[in-house]
This record gives sequence, C-alpha cells and structure tokens, in this order.
Amino acid sequence: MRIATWNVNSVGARLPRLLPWLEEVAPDVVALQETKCADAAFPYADLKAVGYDAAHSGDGRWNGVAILSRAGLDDVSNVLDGHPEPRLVSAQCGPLHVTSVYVPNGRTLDDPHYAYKLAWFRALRERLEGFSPEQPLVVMGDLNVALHDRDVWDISRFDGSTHVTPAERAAVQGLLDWGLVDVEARPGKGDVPFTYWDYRAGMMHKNLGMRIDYLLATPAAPVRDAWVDREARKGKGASDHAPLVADLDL
DNA sequence: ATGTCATCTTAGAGATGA
Repeated sequence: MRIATWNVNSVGARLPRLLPWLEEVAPDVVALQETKCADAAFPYADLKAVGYDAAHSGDGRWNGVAILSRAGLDDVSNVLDGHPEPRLVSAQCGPLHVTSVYVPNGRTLDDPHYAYKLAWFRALRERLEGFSPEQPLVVMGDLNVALHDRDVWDISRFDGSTHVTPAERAAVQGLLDWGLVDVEARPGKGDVPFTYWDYRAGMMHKNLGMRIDYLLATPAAPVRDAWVDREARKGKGASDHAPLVADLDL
C-alpha cells in the first residue's frame, strides 16, 4: 500500500498540480493539509474522476484537512475534543487507520497560538487512547515541529522561535511514546529529508528547509520505503511543502 | 532569510496567515 501526506497550501490553487501528481505517483491513500476551502467547495468530483474517494473537513479560508483514498474510506471523524477548527480528519482505509493532521503553527512564543498549539497536541495525544498501538495505524501531516536540531537548515537561526522548543518536541515525543514511530524519509539533498521550504528568498533553491511534515506509524504498519517528492515542490504553481510518500507492507 | 503565495474584502490594494 502506498500512502502520502502533503500540505498543499490550498487544494483549489493546487488542483492543476495535485491531479497529475496522483496519476503519476498513484498513492492508495493521501492525507492533505491546508486545503483552505469549505466542504461545499472541495473538489470531490475531480478527485473521484481520477479514482479517489475523499473525506474533507474545512470551513473556508484557513486550515482544512482531507483524506483521499482508493482503498476504502470508513468511520470518518473530524472530532478532536475541545478543538473545533478543521485540523484533523481520520478514517479507516482498508487495513489501515489514517489520521490527517494540521497542527497549529504557534506563530511566536508569546502569542496565544503557541499555548493553543501545545493544547492541541495534548488533545491529539488523548485521542490516540481510542485506538491501539497494536493496530495498523498512521498519523500523518504538518506537525509544525522540527523534532531534532538537524531538522532545520540552521538551528542557530531558530533561537527564540517556535517549531524547535523543548515543549513542542516533547509534544511530538508524547505521540511516539504512545507507540508511533517517526518514519523518516530517505535522506535528501543535504542529508536531511526536508519537507518545507519558505517561498521567500530562494529558500528552496538554497535547500534552506525544514522537516515539519511527518509520517508516524505503528509497528503494525511496516514501512518498506519512504521518500520526499522534491519534484512536486519545484516549478510553477508548487506548494511550499513537498509530499512525503511511503510504501507499506500491507 | 524575510526576495512569496493564497485568500478575503470588495473593485484594487491592503490585511492576514504561513
């Protein structure tokens, strides 16, 4: 089974890139983040035309997450206790339980959104209690955290910033402690499989990126291979995130 | 690194978020 996660930075704007990418890469399941559209505007018909059922949770301009599947789509839920923003959707896709997450950015350390981010992580950790680390299950998406210093292009530039604080890293570690494994993609250019490069200042060209998109999998969902599709980050009309793709032995 | 992109309001450029 081939799965992927991709922060598309607007599914509407990205559709001319997303549809051919689906046909080329042919994943069975895709988690999308930052769809930036309301449920009524989600391109269900375009996706169905290339073979995918879809579950979407979005309310307009910001956020929005989805799961695309051609392997089944059951038990869909977008409930995260205490957090009404559309940042999570989960479903059973054949043998695999899939959760697509878009963790709040946090903005700055003194912004209320930073506390919100940590609270959101706690709710996600609590939600896992409804599942078992023994079952084939993945949580994938934009965690907006760089787990290790090497996961940003220059840690010295992140002093006093979000994404690298001990509290944020501990929040991700809490998910791993439950029984999830951080499935790192094959090393990319520069030895680190970055998934995000800011649009500004030629960051992609200089490979000044961050690894903030994750595939977290239980051991019951064994991963044969995982890679970042950097080609999808290049050229006209690209998202600022690249897809993380993995082949599972399921 | 602060060099872009996407969306909304509302008719054109500014605000917002990332």
